[in-house]
Amino acid sequence: MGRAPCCDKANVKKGPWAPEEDAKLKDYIEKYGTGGNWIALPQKIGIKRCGKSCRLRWLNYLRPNIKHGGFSEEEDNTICSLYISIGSRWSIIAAQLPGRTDNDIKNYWNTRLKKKLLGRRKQSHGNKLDGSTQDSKNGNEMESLSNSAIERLQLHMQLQNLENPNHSPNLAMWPFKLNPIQEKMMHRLQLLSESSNPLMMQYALPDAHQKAELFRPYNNMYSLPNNMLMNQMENSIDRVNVPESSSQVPESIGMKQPGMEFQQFWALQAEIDEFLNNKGANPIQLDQAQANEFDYFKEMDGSKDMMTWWSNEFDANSASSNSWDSNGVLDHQQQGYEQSALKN
DNA sequence: AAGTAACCCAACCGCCAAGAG
DNA sequence: GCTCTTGGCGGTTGGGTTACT
Repeated sequence: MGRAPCCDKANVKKGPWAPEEDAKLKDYIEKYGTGGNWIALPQKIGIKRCGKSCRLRWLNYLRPNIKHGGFSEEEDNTICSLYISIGSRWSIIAAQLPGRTDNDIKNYWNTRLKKKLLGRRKQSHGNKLDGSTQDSKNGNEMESLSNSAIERLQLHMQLQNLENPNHSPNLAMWPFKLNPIQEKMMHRLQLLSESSNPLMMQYALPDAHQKAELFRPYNNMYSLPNNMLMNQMENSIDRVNVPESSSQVPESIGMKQPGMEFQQFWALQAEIDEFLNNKGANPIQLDQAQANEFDYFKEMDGSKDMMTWWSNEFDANSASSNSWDSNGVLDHQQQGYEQSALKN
């Protein structure tokens, strides 16, 4: 027994909106607002539409200051960096791009940006990441990883390639210890990027300056705490036990953090942590010994700074050749700290 | 010119969380 | 604490358009 439909589907018009419907909806909302009830709105206006459909039409099309198409390079980079960090949280991504809707960004990503970044590969060709060429056991494991996760890792590796075009991706330099499944996936991605990497051709950049320009938006992505703030946060609070009033954290540690709410930030970090730990997506239950073996944090002397780095790694400063070894990471973070300090 | 494939995007669907009663 | 309603979200689809053969 499913839930009751939000409207009488038999008496509701579907499909493209007529100009008259648009005009009625727009006029009404501009005069009276939504009244806090989308479901009742179509009756008040006198149009045969589902309330949810009205809401969608308003938010995605009729609302003032909506931009359609014509995504800038900077918007591309922002979308890409956010997708790598948080996945398909389109509403959050849209919140960082004024005038853009989640639907627009989702469409743009699925139809253009993803292809632009990952290269146009026919799904029927051999380099599809569907596990079809590997042994069946691990094939199932691979399939258990979401497309989003694979895409994010793939993008990550390709961006790594851009920063270190003379070096193949080196798993030994990967900032986290990977479990066997993740390692296998990374090997496959490595083979893929070596065998065909259209991105490398597409984005061959002649000099460091252009690279820095390409990665510039990562430097301050969507008001995420900068390295200095991150270090303070990591030192000040226990990540595992996020305080209930995490929105109060910036004040409590003497920081005034603009932009993203801290609770939201912690939620995103938790998702990335979970992703990197391969919890949930991995059908294999590791026993305690195995779990300990793959406890990334353990290997970092209990520090979780590496996770911070995952989110902020695309700092233009990391274009240096050693950004993938641990010293490079530390240097990188230190640079970020110092730069932030200089700004203050 | 016609047929087909690929692309694009508006709109729909269904799930989930929050809040009201 | 439970149920129901609603808003919000991400995934998916349908159909129009464009590119290719």
